[in-house]
Amino acid sequence: MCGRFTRTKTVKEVARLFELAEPPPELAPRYNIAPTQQAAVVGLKPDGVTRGLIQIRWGLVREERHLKGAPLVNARAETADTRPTFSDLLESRRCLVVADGFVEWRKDHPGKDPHLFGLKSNEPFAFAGLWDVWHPPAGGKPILSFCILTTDPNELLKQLHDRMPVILRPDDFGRWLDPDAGTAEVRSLLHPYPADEMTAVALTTRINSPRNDDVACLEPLHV
DNA sequence: CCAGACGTTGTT
DNA sequence: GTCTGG
DNA sequence: CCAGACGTTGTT
DNA sequence: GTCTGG
Repeated sequence: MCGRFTRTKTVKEVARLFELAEPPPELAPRYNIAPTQQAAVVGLKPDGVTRGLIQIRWGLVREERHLKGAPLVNARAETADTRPTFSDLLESRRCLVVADGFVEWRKDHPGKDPHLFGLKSNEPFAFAGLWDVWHPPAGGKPILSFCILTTDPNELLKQLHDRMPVILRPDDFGRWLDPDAGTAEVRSLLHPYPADEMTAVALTTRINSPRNDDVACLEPLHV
């Protein structure tokens, strides 16, 4: 799955990659984004054309109970269009999750092999995400939140896990956000990213703690 | 008909 | 909103 | 995803 | 073991 990710690009790079008309004033690099924390996503503004970047909660909240128990950080791409929690969002609230890497923990590792890996692509990308606004019934601030779609692992990820996040190339950003895109077109984007365009690096356990959020989290493990 | 649930991981 | 269970 | 806290009774 | 916080 995808339970931790990074976003280290500068505002300038992000603005260019996502074609933002009005980039945020600043975007401090994040080396260790954990569930329930705020993270940057790009979506269409109400005009349905202009792209905007906002920082919202990772872990979808559509009801009170979503605040309890395991946060909804992922949604299965294969079934999202029939699950009540996700189906309407897949139609109308798709977003791009700004990221440049993610982490996988290999549970079942033989011997003393490293079991913690940082994954990157050679090319820029974004995760396919779904977002929503939830208004607490008791009143108070609305909560904006998102989750990341997952799909089958490619040959590389297969060694680490049985799921991987849906990774979109810049060429597909527009299609994913297009409010007029049909179900078939949207679904056609939800496939494993090719393994030969990705690299895995063994990491130390520094990134395990959500309290650590510095460049040392991405320091390769010296074998 | 109404009531109640509606998720993903991974682990066992 | 929609599906499942009773 | 992982980290970290968690409780009462009775003793100090 | 289980729940909360990040």
